[in-house]
Amino acid sequence: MAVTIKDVAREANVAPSTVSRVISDSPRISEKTKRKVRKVMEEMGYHLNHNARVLVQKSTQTIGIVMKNSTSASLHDPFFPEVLRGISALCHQQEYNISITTGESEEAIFQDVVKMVQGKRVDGLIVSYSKKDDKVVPFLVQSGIPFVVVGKPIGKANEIMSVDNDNIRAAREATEFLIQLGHKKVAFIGEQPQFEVAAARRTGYMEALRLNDLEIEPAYIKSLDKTVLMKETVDEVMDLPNPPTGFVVTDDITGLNLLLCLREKNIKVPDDVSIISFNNTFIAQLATPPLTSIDTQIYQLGYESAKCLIEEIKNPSMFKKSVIIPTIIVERESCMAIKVK
Amino acid sequence: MAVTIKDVAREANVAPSTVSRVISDSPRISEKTKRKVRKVMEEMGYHLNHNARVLVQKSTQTIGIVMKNSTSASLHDPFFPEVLRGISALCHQQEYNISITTGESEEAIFQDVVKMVQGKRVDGLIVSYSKKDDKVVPFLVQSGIPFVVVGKPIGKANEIMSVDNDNIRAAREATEFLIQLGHKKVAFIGEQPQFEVAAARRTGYMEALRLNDLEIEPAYIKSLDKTVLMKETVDEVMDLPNPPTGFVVTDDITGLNLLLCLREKNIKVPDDVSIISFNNTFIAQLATPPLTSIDTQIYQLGYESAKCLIEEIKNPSMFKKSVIIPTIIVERESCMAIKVK
DNA sequence: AAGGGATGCGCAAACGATTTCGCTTAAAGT
DNA sequence: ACTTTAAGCGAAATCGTTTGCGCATCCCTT
Repeated sequence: MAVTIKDVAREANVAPSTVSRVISDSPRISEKTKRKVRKVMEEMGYHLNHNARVLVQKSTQTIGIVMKNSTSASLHDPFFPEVLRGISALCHQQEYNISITTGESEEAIFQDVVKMVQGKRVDGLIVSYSKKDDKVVPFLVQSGIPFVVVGKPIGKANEIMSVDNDNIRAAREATEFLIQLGHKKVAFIGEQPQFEVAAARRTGYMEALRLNDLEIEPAYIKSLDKTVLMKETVDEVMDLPNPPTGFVVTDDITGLNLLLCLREKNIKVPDDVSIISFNNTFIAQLATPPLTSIDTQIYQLGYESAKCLIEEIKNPSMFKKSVIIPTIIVERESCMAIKVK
Repeated sequence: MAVTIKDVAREANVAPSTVSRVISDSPRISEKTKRKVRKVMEEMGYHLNHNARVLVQKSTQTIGIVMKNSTSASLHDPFFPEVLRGISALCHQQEYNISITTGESEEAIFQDVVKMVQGKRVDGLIVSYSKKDDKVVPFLVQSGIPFVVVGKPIGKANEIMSVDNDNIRAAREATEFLIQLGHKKVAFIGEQPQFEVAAARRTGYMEALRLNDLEIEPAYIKSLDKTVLMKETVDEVMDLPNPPTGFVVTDDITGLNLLLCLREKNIKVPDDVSIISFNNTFIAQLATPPLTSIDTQIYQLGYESAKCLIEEIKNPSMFKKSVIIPTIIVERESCMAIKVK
């Protein structure tokens, strides 16, 4: 049995309440008593029981992180680890703890979330994705618990805090980057558009084409899901009578994958086709050739979201702010000006 | 104020204790009462307060995961996310929660761990690395809390549960794989040898050389740390008068990195030099060329470690078991038989 | 009809903190 | 010298559960 506040109190000849006040360094206790009590705590090896405190204070000092299906994507993509890193950094600094969902299916994850909030295990949550028809966010808004989503929330944005990039713009810039290099036929490969990021980037891509008076070629626009192999979609696009010379892809992994598929077809990057990807995770620079990538500052995304969340937890504000993290194009070697023939 | 067990009790005309027993589905309560109580719980929207339960039961149903410095390595390397995935899978199945450390320096992480165990926030821990002179493991053994380390623990192994690969052997096999292909000059690049994995793999590498009557060339053995650039070490090795034709590297990232550096020097893989790496994370197959890699079954590593831990938590055994996860060479395109001249 | 299990629930004491009041005691004001 | 006032601390309630023990009630025995 561990030593409790009462044991300390007895040993120090004070009341438990006094010990408690010493712990929280209350100004109502004299320095003398504090010293005495602290000494006893030290001697007895006292340690605060977190749960007991939580029970009465009703604040867990813990935030929950909900990821998307860990099986498929979340933990394979360096994205999640990186936002986690950002979140983690802030949490540590603010002395908050992190608890993550363990579910693998959407439903299981949802149940995890329910348990977290109903069981009062967390003070707030960060939802690391934004997806159409997802039950998590609606549940959270109606539960009233503070939370923030990384990405642009679907629906009534002013009731939901969020931290996001301006993905439409970023995608537009990425596409225009290729256009500026002389590419007139640029393709787009993204995640399924249920994910808001993918959708936004796709519209940014189309916007760029439109603004530059380029035709939007539906055959150039592909979205990936687990069922369809990258190789097939690359084949489909590159075997077109009039294949693209540039690709905008929504993440670095897809970029690597594309690189690989093109290599199999003996298509050279950047000589034959250029590639620009998103996220600028560490693998972008490790690719051969290193990928030009839009840095979405994932770490910051995580850091800021934790910051917003904890602010909100500490004093719930009327208005739910949303912050936009800027993006930067990081040029490497996967893009090349189109050759004039 | 949320609805408590007492509210339910009042509404259902039973005692709080009865409600509690209904929750745990005790056989001492009649089906009739159970139905009645459950109905009331449903109607009132009752949800168990996790902390209150923890306080009395003394079991948090939560395990802590300690990672190595998140800043530098942990979350950049797909290794950690992947073991997390394995851990997560088992935890979900066993209804355990996961809480991760947030510290970034070794010292901060240590403090996190102390808080977790002293504050009774977790029932057990998984230490996702094994490093020399680390304070975490010693602290855990003397605290008496159940824990398991992923990797081979330093020191008295029979007091510590662990889940690991046979890294010496795996490295020997990897090296011999190259030797079998005719390579006589094979180099080794690994993490700093404070990390047990790196050390083990290095000795496996040397063992292979010895067993095959090959000279151990110190200039071929390199270890990486943050301060030294990959490029430099590659230069050092390849600019040797008698450069190696094969590389054993201790992880896929280093493999990618090596690939990149070689490309800069216009050295072709696998034509000029062969590479075999460790872990077989997803990036191994996305490399150009795809890397031949030793699959260490990271997911299993995580899964098994969680399994051991939870078993131990449920009934602490006298002897601390340690399990070895087999490794498999996954051949891809980064190795080639040496050309006979 | 009395004794003897089962069976079904309730009482009340934990669990380890925090916190609201109120009680001393001593210093200060008049 | 007597009231005020503030400083320093303690008593006890509280947070929401679980659980050991005990008390009825009911059905069987004999």
